[in-house]
Amino acid sequence: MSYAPKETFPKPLVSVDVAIFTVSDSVLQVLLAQRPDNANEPFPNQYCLPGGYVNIDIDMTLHDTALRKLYEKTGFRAPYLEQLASWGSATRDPRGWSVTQAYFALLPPQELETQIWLPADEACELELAFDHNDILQSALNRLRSKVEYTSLPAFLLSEPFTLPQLQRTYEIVLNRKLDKSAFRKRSLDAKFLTEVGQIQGGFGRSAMGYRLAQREQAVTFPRPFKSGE
Amino acid sequence: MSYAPKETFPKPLVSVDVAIFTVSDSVLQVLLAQRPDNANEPFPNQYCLPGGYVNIDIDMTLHDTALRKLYEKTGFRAPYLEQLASWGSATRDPRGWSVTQAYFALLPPQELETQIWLPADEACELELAFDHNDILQSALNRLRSKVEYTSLPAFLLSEPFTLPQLQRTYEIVLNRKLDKSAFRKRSLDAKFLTEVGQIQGGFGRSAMGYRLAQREQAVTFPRPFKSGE
DNA sequence: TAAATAGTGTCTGTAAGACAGTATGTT
DNA sequence: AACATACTGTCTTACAGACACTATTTA
Repeated sequence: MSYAPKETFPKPLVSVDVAIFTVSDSVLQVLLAQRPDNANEPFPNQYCLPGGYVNIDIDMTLHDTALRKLYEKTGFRAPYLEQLASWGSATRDPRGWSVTQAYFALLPPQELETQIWLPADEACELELAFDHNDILQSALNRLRSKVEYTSLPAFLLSEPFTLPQLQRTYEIVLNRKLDKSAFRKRSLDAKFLTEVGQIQGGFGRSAMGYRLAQREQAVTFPRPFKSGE
Repeated sequence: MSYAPKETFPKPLVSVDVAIFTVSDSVLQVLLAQRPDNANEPFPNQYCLPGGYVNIDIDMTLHDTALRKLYEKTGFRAPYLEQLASWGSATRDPRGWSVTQAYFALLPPQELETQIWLPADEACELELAFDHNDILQSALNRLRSKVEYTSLPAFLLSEPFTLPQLQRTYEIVLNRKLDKSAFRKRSLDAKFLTEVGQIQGGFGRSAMGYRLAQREQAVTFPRPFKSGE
């Protein structure tokens, strides 16, 4: 069945932008792209979050667009990927009324080669194209707040990983120390980890290795860290 | 400054849909609209969430579109309004690739007249147009989960309100009883309420009336209700 | 054996839940 | 006085934090 064409009133541009995070060199890093070196394009040469227009011929869903962008930029196909929010206004893109759907993604540690990876907090200080400073800041806020009460940082590690590694990842994202005993109790009680045998890490006692019991989503802890602050 | 027109590749349709909730007759209600009675339109006559296309001539931002829709349907200008998520795919609208940004809104008790208000759980049972069942279900999930750890239900009341009224609102949304003493301690400790004098409610002891200390956003409690369940 | 890393045990603190009790209003 | 509603107090429980302790590995 087909429908009479909607009286075509003008449509906004629709894009997807992705804040892609990883932990490397003990720092939370974010992947940036660079605007084309072309004065006919807005924000020439400036840094921005990787993204692009929805291609209605190849993307079946918005999520597909995000996955495609992620694959084009990182070669990764199945990381943690979550909708963040959208920004839409008449003025955010000088080419016209535009809407962007922002996503955020978590990747295991990368060899940071060809691509532009920057410590997340440094990236916030730059002048990013469009409203990408806002988007990046929101992504960071969302990430950090979810880290207080979910198992999200597990998606920043490659499997198998140990509890001390997981704790270090939490500490890097949150930028503060956590208590070992409390961390371990809480992680183990939440039952999102499956033991996969001892791992020897070069020095000191060997540690139990774990995998995620299910990679589909993070678990929520009964309480956030540091309840009252 | 103006830019060379982007090689115009086809754009998706962009709309906004709003799940508007209120509490009336001790039930959480959601506002529905009805698709036009016209076989040239998709889903003729079916119920749907109120919404519509972004009008790039009158809306400055996506948020404006949501506020406009809300005003058109309810006459309300400044309720609680929050982005929910977006749904975009080639198939969700038979007229073509479309993206909708869903919002959810909370209103104080209404006289439910001309409009189609339905108990939220009943509305979920209906066959709504497009993917509006998914959207409504997500909105309900988000609302109910935020109610566990925030002061959101205060936006479902008109001011001033009493703590027993607020508690009843929580109970209606969550569909379960809460302990009075715990509820009061937690609400008062969170310091989001300002006393505005006693209120006499027809029978029994009069109660302290409160207003929100700030109407901009809800507060988050140190812990959710019923931590471990 | 010393150093480094992994893991445990015990005590405390905080905020929620249970539930009984008191206070204040109307008819 | 009877009842309905508002509010408080005390005890328990769950789970995070502090921190000292034990365990296992390599050099």
